[in-house]
Order: sequence, then structure tokens, then C-alpha cells
Amino acid sequence: MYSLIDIQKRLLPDMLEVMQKRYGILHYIGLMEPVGRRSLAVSLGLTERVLRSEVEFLKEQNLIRISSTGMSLSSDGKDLLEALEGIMREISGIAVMEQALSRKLGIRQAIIVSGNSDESPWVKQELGRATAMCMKARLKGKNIIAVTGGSTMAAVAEMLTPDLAERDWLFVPARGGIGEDVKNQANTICAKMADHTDSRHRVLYVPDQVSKEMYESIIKEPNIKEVITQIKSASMVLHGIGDAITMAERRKTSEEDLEKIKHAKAVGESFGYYFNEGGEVVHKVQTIGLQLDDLSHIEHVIAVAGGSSKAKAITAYMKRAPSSTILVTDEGAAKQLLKG
Amino acid sequence: MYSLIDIQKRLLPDMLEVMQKRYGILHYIGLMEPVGRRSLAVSLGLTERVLRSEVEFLKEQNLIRISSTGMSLSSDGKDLLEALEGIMREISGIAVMEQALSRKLGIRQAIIVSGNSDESPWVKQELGRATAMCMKARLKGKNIIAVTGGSTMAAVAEMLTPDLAERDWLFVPARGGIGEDVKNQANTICAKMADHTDSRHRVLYVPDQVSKEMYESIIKEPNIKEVITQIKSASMVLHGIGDAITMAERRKTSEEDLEKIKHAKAVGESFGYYFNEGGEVVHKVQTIGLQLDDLSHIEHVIAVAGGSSKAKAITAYMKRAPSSTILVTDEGAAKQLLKG
DNA sequence: GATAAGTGGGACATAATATGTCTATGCGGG
DNA sequence: CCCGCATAGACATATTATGTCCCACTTATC
Repeated sequence: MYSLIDIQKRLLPDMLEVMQKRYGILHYIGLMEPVGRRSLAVSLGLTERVLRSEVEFLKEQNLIRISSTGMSLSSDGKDLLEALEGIMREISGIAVMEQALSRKLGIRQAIIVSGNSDESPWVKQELGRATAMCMKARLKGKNIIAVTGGSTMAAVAEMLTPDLAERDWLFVPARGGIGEDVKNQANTICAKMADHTDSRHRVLYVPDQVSKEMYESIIKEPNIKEVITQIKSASMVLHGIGDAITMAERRKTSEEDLEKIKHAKAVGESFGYYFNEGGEVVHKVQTIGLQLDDLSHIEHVIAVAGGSSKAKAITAYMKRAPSSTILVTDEGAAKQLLKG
Repeated sequence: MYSLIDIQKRLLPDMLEVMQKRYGILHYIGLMEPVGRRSLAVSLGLTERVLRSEVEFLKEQNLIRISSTGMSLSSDGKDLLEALEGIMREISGIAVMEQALSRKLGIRQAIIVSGNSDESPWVKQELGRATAMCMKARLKGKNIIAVTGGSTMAAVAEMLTPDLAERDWLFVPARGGIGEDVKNQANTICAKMADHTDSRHRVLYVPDQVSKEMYESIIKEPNIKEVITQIKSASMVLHGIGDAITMAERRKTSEEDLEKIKHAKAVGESFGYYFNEGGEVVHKVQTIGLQLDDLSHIEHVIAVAGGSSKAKAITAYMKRAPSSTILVTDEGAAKQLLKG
């Protein structure tokens, strides 16, 4: 069942931030009273004029008192603040976590949806929805979007809607075959995304184990070459992050490589790169398409991964991720990440 | 303890109406789908453009689907609407009741605060606050405010604040002594109101039982005459409504009059006028100052009365009240009034 | 199959509101 | 007595909301 807050988030999405803003103001006034607008404005990171409008409102509501020595809480304001404190911890816990997480990981933005996809399967849908919203907000007009495989990406594909497609989008798989089963292959997911958004997609199929000669001739193929050019000029990359061992086992990894991965204590995987806890690449699936170093040239990089079990993998990967990365994750993973 | 809603009402007072508006739109779409903007706009009493902005928002949130045949709810929208229905009944019950009540009583506006002042004494404070807000909203600049006595009015006086007093206010008692004890006398309340708002007040003291000659000479007194002129030119009247028997007993009413009041089945009292259930004046305390007929010439008339026990008295009085009256009451009384 | 009524969506002037910026003025402590 | 910090006023400018018309399209009905 939806809670009142959940409903309000949907029906009045701005409400939350206004509430937080006003709560923050009350909170600080309570802390520093009596205090002037200027010092409050810098403390809160608001411009003076904005703060002033808010302060006028709060005065209107008799929540604060204004005198020539500064602002202070009225007794009503104190009562309200006390009641608010509990609520805000609950409500804006997520927003606070988003801030903390993006700072901790050194990335552009963290988006957290509530729940834990390890425990509740429907949280993956929420991850998908959040990712879709993020794509919508960041992309304008014509775009090439490079996508990797994985069950999380499949969930994202599922949540895309045609109303995003007023923009002109082209989905391309980020890298050639890195051996997932068909359902969660990048090619399949691209197709599904294109289908859900009424847009186009390309396929990139490179067999896994081929001779060097074969490989050379494949990438000379004009079709393939074109796709690779498109991949390199993508304006957005959408990728998942996996647990190293799980991914290695799920893929048709050779006994030798599997041993190598395990021995190097790899914990995270993304794009076919395997990372240890220090963020070092300990193994890499040789294939064509996007390489790790290419990421820094791409405008929008969105990493999607949820579930507390993926925390280690996320941490490891994020040590190498470009700082422009946006992480979409869930509460379960976020809490774990902030603990570590 | 404050509930989330109460806090939000204080911290984001506009939120409630936006929520109601959006709820109403979803509700109607659910009812009439598929439906177009124009017919929806007239059904909801919104202009087409406003509705359109809202609809665009709802579409953005994936709560409704828009096709060439009209708008309909998405499955998300249906879920949300269902959850909203329960909440809105709770939240906006009051707003709905306000509408119903003002229509039923044939008055300009009804303002309802939650609770029942018969059961919870602090509801009187809420009545006071609501009345103060109403005064603030309706009065600009220089004003004369005529006030009656009673415990409810005393509560209003208690809740007035100096920040209302940027306006230039003068409080006058509406009528000469109608025999309440000092604490709840109009004179005392005027003084308290003036004190709380840093404004001025006048007194009007007319002894209860005096000879005709004495009376005549009193009202020739220049001071008294001036006050009476001010009363008649008041721009706002603030008055309570009482239960007839209670009021009669509380006042030093003669045995004869008391009998008359009881025999005539008076149920309501206001201004020293006693009304039966049909709204007929069955008895009147003879005194100088505002008369019942004067009310219709006064711009703002605010009646304040709460508690389910006062429902009958309110009904009775409202049959004679000018249609410009604003009633400030509580949930307890309102429910009772709407039942009858 | 023509027609009329209803649909969403585009365009644009205008009103209302929010914001940035600068200034006047008052108060209290050193 | 003056300096620094305080509020509050004023005003130009961005931004957003709203009112008003119009157009192209679908659909149900005759």
C-alpha cells in the first residue's frame, strides 16, 4: 500500500524539496538564533533573496520572530520543528543519502529509490523507472545511447515508455558479445528498448571465441565498422554493475580465466571489465566496442545497480568510474555503500 | 502530537488545494474516461488552460494516458487514485464540509477547524487562530471592529498577534452591558484584543437596570454618543453564538424573562437576541449599540462558535443572519449542523 | 461518405510571481 | 562615536502561469 508520502511524491514532486528547504531554514535558525539573513543564506547555500522570501513566509505563519537583532524561532516554530525532525529523517533520508553518496563516491549524482532489490523484486522496476526519468531529463533531441546487458538493464528496458521517444534515439550495444544468455544480452536489450520507445537500434554480434584472423576480418565488415563508430560517438552510456564471481560464472568463462578472477579477488564487473576492491582491472573480456577509457569522453554515463549484495561491486567499480557518472541504485545498496 | 498533514498545512499551506485539484482531476477522468479537456474543465470549474497545465503534469507523471479520443487513467493512475480516495476523505473532508455548510446555511463562507471544542478545550484556540487569520485576510488599513462578549470571543482575543496591527484597528464593544461576568464582557475582550494587537479600543459601559431617565441621560453623554457612532460605522463585527438557556442563566436575567425565554423555546442567542428554532427573535436584551438590523450594513460579519452542543443555536441564529456572514466553527459543530 | 462535435496540441500576448541587486536605515557592542 | 550586522524597501529582470485563439485530426452519427 502506498503511504501518504509516496502519494505526495508522485502528486506533488516539488513538495518534498520545498519542505526540506523550509525545514532546513527552521533548523538552522533554531541552531544559530538570533541570526541574520546573510549568514543564514551562506550556511544554507541559498541566495539571500530566496531566503528572504522563505523567511517572509515563515513569519507569515508565525513560525519565526523577526527583530532587529535577527531571526529566532517562535514557540510554535519550536513545536513544529520538533515534530518535523522525526518526519524529515524518514522522508528526506533518501535525499540526504543521495547527497552523501554522490560525495562519497565522487560522482556527479546518485539517485536512490526506496527498497532493496535483493529482497523485493519490484524494486528493480523502480530502478528502471528512475533510470528512465533520468534519461528523459538529460537527453534532448537526437541521441545515440550505448547499452550493456544484464538483468538490471533488462528491467530498465521494460520501464521505458514511448513518450520519451519524441527525441530521436538510437540504441546500440556497448560492446560485442560478452557471453550472457540471450535474454540479458546487450543486443536483446537494445532491441527491447527501441521497441518500447518506438525508436531504432543496431546490433553488434561478435562471436566469443574466434581466431585472430577471423576477428580481424569481422571488424573490417562495413556494417560492424559503422556500429562501432556509432558506439564511440554515443552521448549516453547505460550500464549495469555486477558481482564479479556471479558474472564470471554466468558467462561462459574459461576455467583458466575464472581461476584468474577468483585469485585476483575481483569483486565487481562492468562492461566485461573485472575489478578488485581497490578498483584495479584484474581481467578484461577481449571484445570490440566501448572500452573503459572511452567513458570519460561520453557526456552522460548512467550506472544502474541495486541490492545490498552489490555494494562491494559498486564500490570497486566507482573507484575507476569517470566523475561524470550518475549512479541509480536502491536504498539497500546505498545504506551498505555509506556504511563501508 | 502533530500529524504529518497538520505539519504540512502549516509548512505548505497551498499544498492541500493543489492536491485536491489534482485529485479532483484524476477522479473525474476515472469517472468519465475517455474525456476531453473542455468538458472536464467545465465539470471541474477550472479554466481550460489551467486544466491543461495540470493534465500535462499528470501525463508527465504517467498517471494518465492521452490519446486522440481523450484522456484516461493509466494503471498507475488507477492505483494512485484508489489510495488517494481514502486519504482525501480524511484530509479534505473539512474543505468539502466548508463548502456544504456555507451552502446549507446560505452564508458567504464557513471555516471549519478540526476537533470539537466540547471535548477538547484547545480547539477553542484553533477557532481563535482561524478567526484571526480570517480578520487578517479581510481587513486592509484602517478599521473599526465591533466585538461581543463570551468565552469564545475571549479565546479569539487570546490568539490575536501584533503582526496583524500594521493595520490601524479600533476595537469597540458591539453592545452595552448585557450582563456577563467581567472576564467575558465585551469591554474586557475589546481591551484584550487591543492589547494583543498594539491597537486602540473604546469602552461602552451601560448599567443593566437603570431608570428610563437615567438611561436617557447616559446616552446623551458625548463620550457614549461617540462610541455609538463608531459602532454603527464598524467595518467588521465579530460575535459569538450561545446556547439560549445557558446564556440566560449565566446572565443576571430576571425570573420573568427567563420564564419567557424558556417558554418560547429559545435555542440560540447572539448580541443579546434570543432565537427559537425557527430563527424568530423571542426576546431581546434592551441596550444601546449594535442592533440585529444593523448587521446587514456592515461589510464583514464573522460569527464564531464551536462545539457540537452549539449546533442548534447556530442553526437558529443563521436563519436570521445576513448572507454576508462568515461562520468560524469546528468539526464537531459542523458535522452536527450538516446532519440536521 | 459527408458532417458536426469533440479531441489534443501549438502559439502567443499578458499577468503574476520569483529572483538578483542595490540601497536606506536602525541597533548594539567595542 | 563608529563599525558591523541586522531588517526592509525598491526595482529591473527572469521565469512561470494563465487566458485566448486557432488548427488539424478522429469519431460517431446521420
